[in-house]
Amino acid sequence: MTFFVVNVALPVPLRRTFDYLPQAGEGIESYPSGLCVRVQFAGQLLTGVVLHTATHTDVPANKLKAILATLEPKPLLGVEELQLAQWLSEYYHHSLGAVLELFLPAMIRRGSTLAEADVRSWRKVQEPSSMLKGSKQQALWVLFARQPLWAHSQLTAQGFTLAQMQKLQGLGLIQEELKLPIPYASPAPNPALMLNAQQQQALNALSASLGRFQPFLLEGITGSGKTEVYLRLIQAALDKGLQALVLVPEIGLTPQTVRRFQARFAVPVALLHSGLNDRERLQGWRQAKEGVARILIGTRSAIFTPMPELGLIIIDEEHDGSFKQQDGLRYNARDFAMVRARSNGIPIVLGSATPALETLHNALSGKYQHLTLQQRAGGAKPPSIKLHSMQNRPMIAGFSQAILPVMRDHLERNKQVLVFLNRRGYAPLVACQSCGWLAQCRYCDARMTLHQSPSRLQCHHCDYHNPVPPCCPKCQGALVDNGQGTEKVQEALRDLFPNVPIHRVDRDSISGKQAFDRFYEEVHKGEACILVGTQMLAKGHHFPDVTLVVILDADSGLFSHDFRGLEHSAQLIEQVAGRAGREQDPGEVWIQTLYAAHPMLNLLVDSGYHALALALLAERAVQGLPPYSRMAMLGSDSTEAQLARTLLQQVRALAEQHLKITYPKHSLAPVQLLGPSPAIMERRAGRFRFQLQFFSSDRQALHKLLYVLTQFLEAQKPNAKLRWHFDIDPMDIL
DNA sequence: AGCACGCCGACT
DNA sequence: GTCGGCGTGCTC
Repeated sequence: MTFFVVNVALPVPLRRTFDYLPQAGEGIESYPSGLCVRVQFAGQLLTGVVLHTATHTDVPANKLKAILATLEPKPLLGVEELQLAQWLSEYYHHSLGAVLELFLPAMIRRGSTLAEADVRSWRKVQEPSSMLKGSKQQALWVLFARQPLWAHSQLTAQGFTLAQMQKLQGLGLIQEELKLPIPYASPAPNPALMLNAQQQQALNALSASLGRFQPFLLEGITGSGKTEVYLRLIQAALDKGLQALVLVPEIGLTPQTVRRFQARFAVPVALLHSGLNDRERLQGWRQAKEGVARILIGTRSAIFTPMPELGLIIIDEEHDGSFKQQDGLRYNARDFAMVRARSNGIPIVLGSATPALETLHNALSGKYQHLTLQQRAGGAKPPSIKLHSMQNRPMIAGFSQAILPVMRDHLERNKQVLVFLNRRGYAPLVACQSCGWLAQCRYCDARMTLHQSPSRLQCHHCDYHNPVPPCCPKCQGALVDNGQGTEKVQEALRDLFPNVPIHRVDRDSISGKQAFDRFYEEVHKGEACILVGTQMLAKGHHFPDVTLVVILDADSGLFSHDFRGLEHSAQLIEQVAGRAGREQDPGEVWIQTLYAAHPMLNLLVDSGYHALALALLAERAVQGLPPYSRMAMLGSDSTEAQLARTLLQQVRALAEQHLKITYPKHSLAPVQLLGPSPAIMERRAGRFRFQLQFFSSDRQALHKLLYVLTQFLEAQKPNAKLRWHFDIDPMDIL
């Protein structure tokens, strides 16, 4: 037998792969690409992915270890996944092994086999030859007449016992087996809704693209029926025997959304989201990979699920920040979905009422086909939005005095009022009245937020919290709190509207899935009430009886350090405003601001998000900012500020040298550098953070430079105190 | 990133 | 006496 080694990618940050010897007696044909293997690596047991085999290696023979085991006889990843992982690794300058890890469910990474996702189930093996004794047994048998295969848990949930099942097995009627659970399919699908002319037009364009790569922007105002278009398009894909993948924002995957999809189709629908345990995730992954699930709905990481007959990708609320991973491999699921769609030759639909400027730019330039929905379904009128100047106005608990009577009016008409404030807790500031001491986090350059339930000072940037001091720790003076969070607003509203239920919706009040469900059902009874909440309230939920929306702090995003501040602010305002008046009652939106004359805010209110977005794009073009240039960031962080800064200074010097040598004739290098500069919040969780920014209109030049810098950084002595990471196409400048 | 190895402080 | 703190070095 000839000598050969197996080249394996391992889930370590090192940007290289490793050679292993085959298991005793195994030939080259035993190690196809994509096979998952278990190996010993630096004193730990890891799951790696076979890339290829080779008959030569540079690794000295005494260092080579043999593969310990093969996870599944067949490769878990196909050529397509390996190619996509390669692309991700190059584009995001990340280790290939760490990228491949994302394509595998956690249980597999830890060495489990696929079979561990199986559940105990019972299958009908023959028709009854005689009457059954006992009504329970008879009832159990009736179930099998309806459906030949049942999960054990489904049967116990209906009150049947193992003994009864074994009795039927003893009679030779049913048989126990281990099966992958069948994802939910509606036995009697809901009929499709009527489409208006615009929806029909969009659907026609979308359906015509099935079978080839074509990106779309479906820009539809809130309530214009985007979802119905998605559902019809998915049906068209299913009719062609294709699978569909739907990505939704993290807080968008509500039971309501899921029910709407599941109730519509008679085909199996799988879900992948953060609320599942590892076993459930493995099941969903496998159902999609084996083609059992025809529709997969999931959050960001679902984009890595293998789907052999994938024919359509839909990204709902494509502008949403949760599609961008903020640690580890900082990928953008929306952008990666585009790559996947191109490689599969299938259409991809980016849907939003408030598209990201990048997406809008691509639509305007013709790169994406631009479809718009401007009519609200069911003839509902768009809300009237007004800016309410707070200059020289008396305030009560953060509310303008003029707004309270308006709220009262809506409540008296038995309607609901939504109060939006993107700040949780009681008060964002605690200060000493006599010496000016401020409650600051020990580990961050940030103030502590006062919380009431539980009562404590809490940092919103790390998990540090402590009890509220009775008086100033510096001078024993009296402490006062300043500003308002959702807790304080809720408290104030209870005093102002003692007979009206006040529901608070934020990360602190809604813990667990049921909490939101309970709240949702309560509100859907339609009784007059006030909803107070953060962006949890803003996204994707339908509150038919809300007729008044009050936005308390529209100003926070107006003067942001981040050049995307206004864009994100406008998206949020538009999303919140869209909660109002979706039914027959026209909605009303009041935006409290100290800057009622702000031109961009006025543009948003008078002409809508699209008009504002065009104005913001024009600004970006002038400034040469994304989407008119490409951006990348190198971040460093350390417990010692100097270490973090010095590393980036070295990198900058190297970058300048590289650019000078590579482009000697250019008066202006194709990549512009900015920094190193401290992050907006320099110290966070006890670490000092710096960043070096790169701007370029030449993607190749940028990536070539980043590659050179990566080589340098990798060669640095590893230092636990000093960490660095790339962020390609960063979303926010942390 | 882990994890093992190694060399100095406060516990049974 | 040793348990364990985390500095540093390596991973086919």
